[in-house]
Amino acid sequence: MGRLPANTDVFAAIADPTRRSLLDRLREGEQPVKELAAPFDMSMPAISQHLSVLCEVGLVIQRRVGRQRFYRLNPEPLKQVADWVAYYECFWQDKLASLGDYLEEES
Amino acid sequence: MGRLPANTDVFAAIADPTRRSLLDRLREGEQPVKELAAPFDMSMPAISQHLSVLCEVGLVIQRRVGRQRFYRLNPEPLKQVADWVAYYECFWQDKLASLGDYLEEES
DNA sequence: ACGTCAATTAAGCATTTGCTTAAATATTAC
DNA sequence: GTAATATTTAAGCAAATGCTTAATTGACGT
Repeated sequence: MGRLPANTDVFAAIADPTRRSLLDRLREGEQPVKELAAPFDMSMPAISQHLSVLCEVGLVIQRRVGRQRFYRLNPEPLKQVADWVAYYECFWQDKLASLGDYLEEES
Repeated sequence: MGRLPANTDVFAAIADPTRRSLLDRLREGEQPVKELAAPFDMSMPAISQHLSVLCEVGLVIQRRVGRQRFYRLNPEPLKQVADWVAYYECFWQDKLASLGDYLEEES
């Protein structure tokens, strides 16, 4: 099988911390690339490539205004991640539950 | 910065579909490597290496019994993923909410 | 038309990844 | 002890990743 390329798989797309940071910043609203790239100690092309990956997995949508490119968040593909992780949340709850039982027994 | 190596970062660890599959299978309970590896069309060393990565990020715990190595799930590091995704769930709810408003207006 | 600004694309490179086969390490069975 | 079983470690390799600099595209101002 092998690992799916980052531009076709959400899990691979969010594996990169820079890409997660970009998404985090986009939660504040639509932004042009220059503004988006500002806080990163990285060349503009690097950011552009990251945005391109995010675009290809659908986590981000591009809008052109003059010579600027605005990017905005499209969190829907993250549902795939949320759904997968959800299967494991019950394990924490189980753990909390058994901790609860334990505490109850103690008291 | 650069991408963190898969054996030190949960997000990178779950980026690989084989690794996610292994975790999924471990939800059914603790299992020895051979049993765990059976459904995969992949060499044993490959599986061993994946398990090693999962072990290093703490998603899995190893227990030795005779010549077998049992692996069991330790989902806690996934909380990091769940917490991160949680920030985005409100966006879906917002979307659902506005869809709700729309439907209400229509009726 | 020309230069500038915003951003992408192209080309190249070091590193990491995920796999393979072959060799090593333990543990059990005979 | 020797052989078989369960698993890891080592070595090597093709492909992918994340970056860089240089070149390109497109839109705006003068």
